[in-house]
Amino acid sequence: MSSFLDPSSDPSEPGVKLFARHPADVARDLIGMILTVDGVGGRIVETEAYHHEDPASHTFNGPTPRNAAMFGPVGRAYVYRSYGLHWCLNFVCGDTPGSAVLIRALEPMSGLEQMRERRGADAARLLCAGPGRLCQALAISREHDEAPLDKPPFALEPSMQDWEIVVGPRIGLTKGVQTPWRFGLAGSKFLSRPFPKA
DNA sequence: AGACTGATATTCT
DNA sequence: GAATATCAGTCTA
Repeated sequence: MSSFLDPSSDPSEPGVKLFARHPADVARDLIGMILTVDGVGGRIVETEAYHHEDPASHTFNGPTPRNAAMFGPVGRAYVYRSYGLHWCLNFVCGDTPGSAVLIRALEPMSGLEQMRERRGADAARLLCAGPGRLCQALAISREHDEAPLDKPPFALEPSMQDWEIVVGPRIGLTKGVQTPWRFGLAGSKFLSRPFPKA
């Protein structure tokens, strides 16, 4: 069992120690961790937090069929379709129901050839730079919705390193723009977009 | 480089 | 009918 899991927690509800906190704290701590799906993945370099009381969150207006996973146990995936065609991967978390962290970009580390097959012959920096690209490269879709993140095909490993983290406004929103809940690995070449200057 | 456009699921008005 | 936690393609410069 991974060290970030609370050994006393119910194994059917994974990741309580990491995920049962405010989504902004979880989003920050996920930067630098290694995510793989069936062995394909890499280092998380960009995340965004969404909270139940945040107007930009899918859960702001309460439960719907789509967002059901976000009202379920923490430590599971929330996968939704974006603009009708892309998939987006979130980690359900929070100290109250209805929060999640959007995984926006990875630094590819393993399974590069599979990523290229799934996406086309992209340069490495474009394989997982953005939530839609990331899901295509890792073959994530509706079937992963509500799947536990500590069991196959998912694997999430903590990093012992101390990263420098950059913070900024979230991308693509019209509501809640001013809430600075986008987090990134400073200096990474694999971000979906650069962070605005301080 | 930046601006515009098409694709189109799900939710909300 | 309109908006959206997006991306790729195609213009214009």
